[in-house]
Amino acid sequence: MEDTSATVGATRDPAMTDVARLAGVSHQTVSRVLNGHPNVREQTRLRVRAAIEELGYRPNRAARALVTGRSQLIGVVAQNSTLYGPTSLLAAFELAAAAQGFTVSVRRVRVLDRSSIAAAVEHHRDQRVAGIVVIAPTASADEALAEVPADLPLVTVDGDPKRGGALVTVDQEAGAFAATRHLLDAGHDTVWHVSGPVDWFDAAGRIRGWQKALQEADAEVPPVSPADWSAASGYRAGQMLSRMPDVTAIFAANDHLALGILRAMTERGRSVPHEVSLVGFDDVPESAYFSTPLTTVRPDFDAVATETLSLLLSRISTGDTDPAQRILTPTLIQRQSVAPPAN
Amino acid sequence: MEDTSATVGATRDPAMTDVARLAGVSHQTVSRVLNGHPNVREQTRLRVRAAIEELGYRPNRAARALVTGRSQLIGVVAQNSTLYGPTSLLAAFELAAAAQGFTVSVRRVRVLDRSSIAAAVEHHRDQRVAGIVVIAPTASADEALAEVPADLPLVTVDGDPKRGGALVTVDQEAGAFAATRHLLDAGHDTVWHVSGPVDWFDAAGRIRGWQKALQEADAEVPPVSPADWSAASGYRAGQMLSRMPDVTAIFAANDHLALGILRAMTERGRSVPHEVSLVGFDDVPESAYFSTPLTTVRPDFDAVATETLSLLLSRISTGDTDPAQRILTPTLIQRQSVAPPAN
DNA sequence: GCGTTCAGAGTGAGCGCTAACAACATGCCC
DNA sequence: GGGCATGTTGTTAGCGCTCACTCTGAACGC
Repeated sequence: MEDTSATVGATRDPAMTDVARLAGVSHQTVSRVLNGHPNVREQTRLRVRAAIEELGYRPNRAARALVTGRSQLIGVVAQNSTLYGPTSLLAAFELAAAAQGFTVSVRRVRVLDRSSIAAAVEHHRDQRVAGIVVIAPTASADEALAEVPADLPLVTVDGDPKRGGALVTVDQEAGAFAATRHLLDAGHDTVWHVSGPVDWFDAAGRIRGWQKALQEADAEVPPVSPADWSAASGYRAGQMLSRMPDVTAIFAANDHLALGILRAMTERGRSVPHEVSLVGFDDVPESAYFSTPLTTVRPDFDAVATETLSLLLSRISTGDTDPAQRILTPTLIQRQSVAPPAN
Repeated sequence: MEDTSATVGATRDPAMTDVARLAGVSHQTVSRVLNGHPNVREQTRLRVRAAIEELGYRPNRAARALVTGRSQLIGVVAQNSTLYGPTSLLAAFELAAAAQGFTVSVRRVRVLDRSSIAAAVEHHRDQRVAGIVVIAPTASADEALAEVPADLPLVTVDGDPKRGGALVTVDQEAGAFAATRHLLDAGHDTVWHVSGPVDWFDAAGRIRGWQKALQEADAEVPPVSPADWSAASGYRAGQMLSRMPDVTAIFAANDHLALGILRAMTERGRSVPHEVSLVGFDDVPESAYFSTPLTTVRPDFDAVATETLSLLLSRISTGDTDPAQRILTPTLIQRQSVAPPAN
C-alpha cells in the first residue's frame, strides 16, 4: 500500500472528508452511511464502507456530541466500597450498557454525603452525559438527589422507594419477611435481628420486613442489634447474642454479618444450626461454604442492573420524568443454617 | 414528540459568548480565564467569573475535545467479575482518577479473550480517551494486548511481568514465598498448594513462589491442586486433601479457596490449625472471621491503583512508551490458621 | 406534453471551543 | 520623541461533525 497515505505517523486521523474524497462522494453521504440513513444507494454505501475500512476511519465522537448536543455516555455515581451488592450491580450494569452501545463513566464518592454526591452529579453534567444512575442507598444520598435539577434523566438504585422519581431496587422488606418467616416456620418463638447501618434504606427495609413477620405471627419483637455491613461488626453483635440463652434464631442483614455471627457463636460453643439458627442476605458466592452453609436471601443483581438500564434508556429517549419504580423480589435460598429449636 | 420538559428552560445552555457578552469582553478572554492563562487583568478575571456564576455557565467538553484533540477521559478494560482483588483495585483507581480531574470510563468484557479485549480497547479509542488501563490477568488478555497499536498510553495491571510495556502488579511470587516459608517455619515438612486458574498470571506467580520456597528448603514439592478462584472449587480441592493424612499444611491461592478448604476440613473432622495449617491470599475483610481466622497475604490494592494512575498520567503527559514496571510487595498477615504440625 | 413526486445525492452553516495572530495601550530605554 | 518590549484584549479560522436546505434526474399521472 504505497499510496497517498505514505507520509509517516504525524498526520492527523482521517476525517469524514477524507473518506468522502476516497469514495468519491460528499461528506454528507458518508455521514448518512454512518448513521444508517435511508436514501443511499446500495452501491454508494458499499463504496463508502470500503473507504472507511481502507483509511481506518473512526468517527469523532466529540464532534458529533458537539453538534447534536447528545452523547452516548451514561454517568454512574457510586460509593467507594467493595460491598458485594453494589459491586455486582455495577458490574452487571456496565456490561448491559456496553451491549447497548453506551459508555459508562463511573464517579466514586468517598462518602455518601450531600456535597460529594452533588459534586459527582455536577461532574457528569459537565460531561454532558445522556443520563445518570445514582446508587443512593442512604438517606443522605437521597437528600442530595432532591436538590438535583430534574432536567436530566436520572435513575436511582437502592434509594428510598418513598421518594418520587425513577427508582429500581430490591424488595428488602419481602426478602426479610421471607427470611424471618422461614425461621418462625422452623419452630422458633421469635427471631433476633442484626441490622445494617440504619441510615441505609436496605437496612431499614430489612428491619421492617423482619418486624412485620414477627408481628403477623404474634411473636415478640426483640431489640435490633445494630451493626454496619462488615463481618467484624457481625462478630461483635454475635458476641452479645451468643451470651443470651434464649436467642435461638437470628436474621442477619447480610451474609458477612452472618459470618461474623457464626464465628462468635462457634467461639462460645453454640452450634449453628442446632442451638442457633441463622439466615443471611445477599447470597455471596462464599456463603455456601461457611462453616455452616448459610441459608440466605438472594437478590437478582443482574435483573436490577438491566431494569435500571432499560428504565434510564426509556427516559433518555422519551424525555419522561414522572415517577417510575421497579421493585424486584428476592428469593430465599435454603441451606443448612436453619433447624428447629433444640428444646 | 412533545417537548414538555419539566423546567421552562427551553433556551439552550449558555455558551462562552453569552458569558463574554455579559462580562463585556470577548469570548477568548473567557476562555483564558477558564484555562487559567496569565495575562488577564485581575479585574477582568473577576468580571468574567461573576458572569459565569450568574449564568450557571459550564464549558462544553465536547467542543474543547474537538478542538484540542484531547480528552480528560481514561478508559478501563476489566473483566466481568466480582473478585475481590480486581474490584478493590478498580474502585481505588476510579477514586484516584477522579481526584486528578479525570473521568473514568469502564468497559467490562464477559470473557478475557482476544476479540473481546480488542473490541473494548477499540471502543475506548473511538472515544478518544487520553489513556487506557487494562486489567489483564490472563495469558489470553495479554496476547490480545500485543496486537494493540502502541500509539496510545496504555498501562496493564496484573499482567505478565515478562511482557514489555507499562505494567503495575503485585509481587505474587514474593507473597506466595512468604506464605509458604511461614508454614515451613512453623515446622511443616512440606506445604500443599491449591492454585487459582493456571492461565492467570497471579496464579502462576503464586505457584512459582510456593515452589521456590519449598525448593530452597529442600522440601518435597507436592502436586498442585488446581482450582478456580471460588470457594466452591476450594471446597472440592479440600475434599481431596482432607483424605490425605500426610497433608498438614496448605497454601491456598486466595482467601475464598481457603474458605472452601476450611469447610472441607471441618466436614472431615480435621481441625484447622491443629491438624492442618492454612494460609490464604488477598486478605478479604471477612477472612479474620472465618471459623478459624485466616493467616493470609495482603496486597495493597490502593497502592496498585495509585501507581497505575501515576504511571498512566506520566505517559499521557510525556508520551513515553518505553517499558516501565512497578511491582508491589504484599505483606503477610498472621492470624490463627497456622500452627506447628500435630506429631 | 407538463407538472409532480421522490430517491439520491450535494452545499453551506454552525455547534462551542482553542490556537494563532493582530491590535492596542503602556512603560521604558536611549 | 522614536523604537521596542510587555501586558492585555480582540479577531479570525478552523476542529469534524449533523442539520436544514438545495439540486438533479427519473418515474409517474393526467
